[in-house]
Amino acid sequence: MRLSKAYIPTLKEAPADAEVISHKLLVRAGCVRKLTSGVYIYLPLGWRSLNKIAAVVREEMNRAGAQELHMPVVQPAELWRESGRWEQYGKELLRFKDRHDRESCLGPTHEEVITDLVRGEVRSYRRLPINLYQIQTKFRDEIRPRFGLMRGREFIMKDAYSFDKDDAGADASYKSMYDAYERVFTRLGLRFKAVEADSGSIGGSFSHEFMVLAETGEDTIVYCPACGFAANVERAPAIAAITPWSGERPPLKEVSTPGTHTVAQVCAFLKAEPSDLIKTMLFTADGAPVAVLVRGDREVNLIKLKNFLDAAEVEQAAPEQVTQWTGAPLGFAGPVGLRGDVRIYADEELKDGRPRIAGANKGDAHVRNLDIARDVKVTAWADLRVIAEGDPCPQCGQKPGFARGIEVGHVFKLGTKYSKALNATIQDEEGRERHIIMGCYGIGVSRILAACVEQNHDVDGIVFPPAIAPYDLMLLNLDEKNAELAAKADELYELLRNEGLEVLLDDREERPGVKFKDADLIGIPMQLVLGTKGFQRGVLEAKDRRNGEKIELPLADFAGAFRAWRERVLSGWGMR
RNA sequence: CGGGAUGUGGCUCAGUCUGGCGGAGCGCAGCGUUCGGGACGCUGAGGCCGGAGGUUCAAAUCCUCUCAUCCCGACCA
Repeated sequence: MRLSKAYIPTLKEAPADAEVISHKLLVRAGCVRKLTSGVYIYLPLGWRSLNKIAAVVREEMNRAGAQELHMPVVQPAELWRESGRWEQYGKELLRFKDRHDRESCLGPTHEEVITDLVRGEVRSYRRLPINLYQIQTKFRDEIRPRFGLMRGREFIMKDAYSFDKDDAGADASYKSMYDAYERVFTRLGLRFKAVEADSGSIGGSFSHEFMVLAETGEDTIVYCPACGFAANVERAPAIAAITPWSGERPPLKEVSTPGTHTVAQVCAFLKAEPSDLIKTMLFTADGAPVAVLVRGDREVNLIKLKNFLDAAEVEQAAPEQVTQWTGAPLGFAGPVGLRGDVRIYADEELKDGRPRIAGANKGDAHVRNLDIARDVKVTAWADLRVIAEGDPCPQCGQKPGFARGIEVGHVFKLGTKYSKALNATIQDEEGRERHIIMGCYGIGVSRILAACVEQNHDVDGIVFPPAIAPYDLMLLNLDEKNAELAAKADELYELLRNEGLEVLLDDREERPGVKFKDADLIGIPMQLVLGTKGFQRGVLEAKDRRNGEKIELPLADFAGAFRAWRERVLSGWGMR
């Protein structure tokens, strides 16, 4: 492609509405433009990269035995009613009516459609296993789209669905997808980690997330170098190292703590450590009031709470509810003296029995010497906190590490959740009717583009891994007005294309500085620079975008020298 | 949905507090000088100051409503 004719609008400045680096750079490099909140136009450059990503995904899906199909974006309400998700899914499901007043929705995911398809066709175990996938635009009306392509409302996703006759088959399908995902992300040149995950609203029995490691990731993962354990912190058990309290247990005592609303304020006022406190967090679980007790230096894990209570919806209580249940202003909630119908759940870690400080359910007051066993009517004990630095590995007890990640893939073993809801059955070897065992597997194709830039950039712009780069190579002609040089550039352009490379030739009548800046910004892995001075000396400059290393290649034996250099650039990426 | 902020040529922003001819830089068009890391000079085009209503002799500026976008908290590829 000739840059003089290409639609690649680069920008010197980042748009005001972009916050994260991938968003800024993808817009500046002319890869994407925002149409409206959470909805993006993929420009030629960005679209090429997305297709590169999709191609790798496709190859690995096909290799794993999955077959590609394409399902509709518009889906009828009846199917969603049948699965129960029309009511359950929430506002992310964009619902609308057509001209006949028929209710429809834009597909946020395709379990309903695929299950409907398969239940109509597949009656026998002999037809299984089957794995079907598509690469397609999804729409989820996110409450708050953000971070550019990272959390859009409209995005491109690869979703695959497996159907098996029994559990062992489903496990094999799961494993096969898991392995395919590892190959996909490895081939794309991403640094990633597969972690155990919560299965969320999609449902099902177990799942793994594939996380691209980046500081700007929305998720935190915990991993153990000793035993290989890796999980999303939402999911990781927090093991309490409990040392039972053997000291005194003085009686409960109320103390005045004017104006201390936060743990930090209480600690400062009473000269205590956060771990000496009990935090009383109030929630509604499917409408019912719930109090959760954790140590002052811990965070309540909402997912664990939700799973433990087996609740459909758990939300932090509104301020009015808090004041109503505690009879006190915000910041003074405690487990003693709560309104009667508030169930109290305590985190395992508090089982050490140590007397602690808690809110008094009274303005400007706390209580000291709170002994949960003695003073509080606990409904149940459970692991309800987020694992934190300093906690042992839940699997082997060694010290785990923590990292931030961007979720780019998620594999679920669904079991029979959808096959039961939609009555998708087969006959087994004995002629018995059985529900099909399902799995589903997603890859955020457009999110990978953003995650890739988050992980691969420098001060000058994007540093695309070869597998994702929109072109293999960029050829800069520094003086387009020099006819001899332009002819040489054309010759090299043809030669490189004949080598099977995708080449972007900067043949614009621009000053060299502009060309260098744009080339670095766009981030194509290999740059060849043809300038007058070098040309006179019979050389051109080759620059590795990843590390900035420049060498000169002789024009005389260009093909050979180029191949050797190209090998080096590519192996540099392979060895990361 | 709560909390915070912002809407002014294509882009980044000043001007708003204290009402009085709509500005700058970049980009764009033309001419000239430049030409290996986002050059310089001159000339020029380009605006319903997000929209509606109000106050006023006079509104980008003050008031009311509304729409949009971004950031912080509950969802997810």
